[in-house]
Amino acid sequence: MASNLQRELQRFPRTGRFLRGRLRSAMADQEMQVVEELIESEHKLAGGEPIARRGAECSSSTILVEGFAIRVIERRGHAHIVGLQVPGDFVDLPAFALKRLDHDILALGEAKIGRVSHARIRQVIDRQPHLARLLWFATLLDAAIHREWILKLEDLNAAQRVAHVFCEICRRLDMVGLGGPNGFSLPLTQAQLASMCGTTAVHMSRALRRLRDETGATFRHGKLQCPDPAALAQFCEFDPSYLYGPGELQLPGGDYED
Amino acid sequence: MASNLQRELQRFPRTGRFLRGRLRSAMADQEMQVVEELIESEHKLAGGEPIARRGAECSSSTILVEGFAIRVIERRGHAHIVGLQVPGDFVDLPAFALKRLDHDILALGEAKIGRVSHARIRQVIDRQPHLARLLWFATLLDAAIHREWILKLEDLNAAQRVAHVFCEICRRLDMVGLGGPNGFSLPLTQAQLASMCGTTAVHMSRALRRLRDETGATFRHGKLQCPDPAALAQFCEFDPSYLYGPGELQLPGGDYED
DNA sequence: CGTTCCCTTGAGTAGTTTCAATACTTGTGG
DNA sequence: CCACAAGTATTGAAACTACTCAAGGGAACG
Repeated sequence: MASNLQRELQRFPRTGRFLRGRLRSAMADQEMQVVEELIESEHKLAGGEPIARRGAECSSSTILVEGFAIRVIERRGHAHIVGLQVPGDFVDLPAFALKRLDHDILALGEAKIGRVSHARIRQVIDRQPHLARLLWFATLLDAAIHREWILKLEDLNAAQRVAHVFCEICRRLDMVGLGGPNGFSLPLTQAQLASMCGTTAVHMSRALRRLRDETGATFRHGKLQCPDPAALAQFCEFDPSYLYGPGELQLPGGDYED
Repeated sequence: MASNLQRELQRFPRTGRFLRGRLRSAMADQEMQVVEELIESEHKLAGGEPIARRGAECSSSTILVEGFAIRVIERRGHAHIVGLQVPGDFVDLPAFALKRLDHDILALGEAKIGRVSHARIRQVIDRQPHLARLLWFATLLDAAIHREWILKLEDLNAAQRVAHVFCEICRRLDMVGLGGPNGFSLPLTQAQLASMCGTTAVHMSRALRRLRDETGATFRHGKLQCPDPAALAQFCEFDPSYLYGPGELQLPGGDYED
């Protein structure tokens, strides 16, 4: 499994994580090749640099190769985080069909991205309907994650919400082969965590202390240490099925044709 | 404009509202025809009846012809509403690419739906790339609405949240030609409104009273009376651009090819 | 005409925000 | 290497918002 990942990353260094753990198993070798060749250029970004801007008419999209990105909506001068992307995510594929984005996408910490012109995506979509459906699927995953965030905000308290964020990122990193044994690096400040959880920085500090006391998970300086992931998951009643990884909602491997 | 709508509804009685006010202007006449012919059967549903079920392997999708639908996620026995659909919405198009849904879709009040087999959608997508992109666009609209709901839950208080729901539905109904002069019917209970706003039924009752006092908008027995939409919009700082209707984020009419 | 569901109101409690003060961390330049 | 500044994190106390529990009123349906 892990060696499979290594092999794929060697062949597809920029897109080897795309849909990994989800429908990558339904991709033909030729399709992986095509996706890899979509990337026209690679860039390194520093934390906070924009990947895509609200309202800009864009002619290219971006895949996140390394690092994280956040989706941000401005309101009354305050930036609100409404989404978080991990390596392998085709972060502004929506811009291809929407033409203009309703929000900003920013690098979170240092990141490496690949750019793809919309003209090339168009070609691929017109000629390879199966691959087109996979790209569509990728954007629908983001929508499913959005729905879970809505649920999280409707249903959980601050401590549970941040636990949910940790559980989700942990699972998503796992799926793309970046899961660590007991924690991972996530370069967010408490104020940013608060923004994602619909609370204040001060209250987030208290929520994190409660998490520490009750589950043993510590978040300091952008690093999560989580000795007992099961306790964390139980704390926020985390059910990962919305991520469409192996399990309940996924169809038997490769069976995407019907 | 209104007569244009009447004409289209006469020719396309089931799908004449699909993408209306958004990219319908970029649809060729032939494409509208194809979409209309996708519908294989029509059904009437009573309030609460399921349109699609979480986890079910589905071979057809649904377009909402009349009435409303809600997206629901169950948790600890409680149903949480994470989305609301209006006539013209292709409510479970995501099921086509996802194969199984992560949530339930239920009729809200009496509704009329049209069923489309996935096999037919597949045919259309494989043969008509432009139409495929429009269908993709439609699912991305839902994602944009989800993001706005996240923002709403992060940023607004209970009274503003419910005002936001009203503003959004008002605008969406307008776009599909169902806008009333000063209000509309929306068969929700206060408990359901509360669920969408991440609060309790009791608190929703108070929030609605506050809304009544401060904006003049009254919601009673599933009907919104809104003598001053501008006041309501200002109350929750509603910015409709995320709906991709005419305005900021929409490209000049019909200019979807590039 | 009564049952049921929905809405409203009150009072006490829990959770969250705000403001303010203090400490820790990191990077910069002396 | 230290001093300093800026950003980040923690804590306390008071104010506020929202939740829970409970009771009563109203509309709709059979």
